[in-house]
Amino acid sequence: MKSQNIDIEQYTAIFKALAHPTRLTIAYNLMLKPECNVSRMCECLNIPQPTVSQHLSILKNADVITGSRHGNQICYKVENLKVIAILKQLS
Amino acid sequence: MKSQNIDIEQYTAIFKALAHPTRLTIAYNLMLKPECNVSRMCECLNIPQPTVSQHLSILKNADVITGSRHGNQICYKVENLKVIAILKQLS
DNA sequence: TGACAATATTCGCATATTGTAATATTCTCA
DNA sequence: TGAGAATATTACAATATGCGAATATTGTCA
Repeated sequence: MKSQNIDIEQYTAIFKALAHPTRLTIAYNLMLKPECNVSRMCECLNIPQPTVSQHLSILKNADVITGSRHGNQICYKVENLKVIAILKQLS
Repeated sequence: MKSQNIDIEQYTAIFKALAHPTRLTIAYNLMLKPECNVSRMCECLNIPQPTVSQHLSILKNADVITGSRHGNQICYKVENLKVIAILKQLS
């Protein structure tokens, strides 16, 4: 029952990050569409900005998303290939 | 940012179930190999039987695995196509 | 039926997660 | 430099989760 092939810890962290409706919605849409800044996410999700930022922080710490600052704002996107492979399977 | 296409709640439940090292190990190996009974999992994982049963219960409730009794013992396997699609991406 | 093997359930406690509110940080631009 | 926009961080209460120990359930077979 041992699985030497995959990195259980890394995938556990990824799944934990995705195991929340808001975070899964964010990650899935970032995978589909181009990058997106925080305030736009807040509008679309209708969720307070600090709450969104907290979820983004969790996703970032799990290496699910990456953020890059463009002047005043920060755009997030999904770059991790393992994450993209998973999210593409959702149907 | 709305994603009408996928069932966020269902996938959230699946990811939550997989977001634990023991449960991910169980699910991944059940995907690779044929079905497996509980006592064999306990041996392979070196984890107490009640703990394994608790994890199996969580996986079952999230519709990640299914169990079928064969006489004295219960064999579990992964049948959910959405789950299989995800687990197959792990590398 | 009784003993035993296989599995599930319950309980209590420690820890982790979530959401809200308040506040801090970073950047732009006049 | 100061105001305001965009984003992040912190603190705290409420809830959920994880684990070990004890116990219960289900099935087999003599």
